[in-house]
Amino acid sequence: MPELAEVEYYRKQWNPGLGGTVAKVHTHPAARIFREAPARAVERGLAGRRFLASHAHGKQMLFEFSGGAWLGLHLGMSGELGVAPARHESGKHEHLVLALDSLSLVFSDYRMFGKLSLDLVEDGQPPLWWRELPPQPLDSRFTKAWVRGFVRRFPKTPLKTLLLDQRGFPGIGNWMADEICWQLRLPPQRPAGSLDDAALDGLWKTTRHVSREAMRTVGTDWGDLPDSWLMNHRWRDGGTCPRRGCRSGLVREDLRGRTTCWCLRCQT
DNA sequence: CATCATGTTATAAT
DNA sequence: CATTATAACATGAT
Repeated sequence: MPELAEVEYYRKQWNPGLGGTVAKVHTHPAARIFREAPARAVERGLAGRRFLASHAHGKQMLFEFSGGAWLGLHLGMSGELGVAPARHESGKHEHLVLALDSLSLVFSDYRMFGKLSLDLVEDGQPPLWWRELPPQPLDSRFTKAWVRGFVRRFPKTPLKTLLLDQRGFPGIGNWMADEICWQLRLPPQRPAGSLDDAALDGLWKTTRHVSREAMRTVGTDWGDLPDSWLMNHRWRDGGTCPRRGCRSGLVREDLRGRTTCWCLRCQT
């Protein structure tokens, strides 16, 4: 489920635990989410630490604990973060539960495409992999030149597919990619190499606009995006293009393995 | 039973 | 080596 703004929303769900100390770590050790950081290492690494801060970058999250312990989380397709009472029995899909003094922090993920990492560092800095993440759409480093340079590396790739590439557009997911193409009035399957400088500048601008509005609504309280966007019309067959004066039928088809929705009339 | 799902990545081909 | 294309991963909802 989670893209840029949903990830930001979930990150904040653990805020009630800030300042608390991890009394006990409960895991489902065999769960696939521990494929990179074994459950036992996570248990040992976090027990007794204070939860100090959290950050989100694209679809990645980073939780800082005392003593230089940094917990990285990725929600995959179905991951969620939430809180539960301090004494909480972990449910079927709750693979990581951090029991603090006053409440528990819960990571659940039934499909288990999510994952986590644990870095123990000396220098008080976030781990290197975090510092090296590419600029996200709302960073000042996400410039027109950055977008042009990235897109031009992949001339054959469809625009929508490229928007899903986390190396260039960290945080953009399936609904945001469709939304950006629709607002740009460009077909999702247009080869990236066919876009001129003006179109690439439009891509930069629209990517930022969609990201900003999503963060403002969904990212704060899972609020609704406007019905004038594609977002609320793209989920089922038979939807109608919400653009004023269009109202044409929307198309839903697979593009490179992802369901893609667009308007045949607006996006040419 | 078949199909689909807001994501990533290993692998192979070019 | 860089880019491009596809399949696989695991589970539940419909």
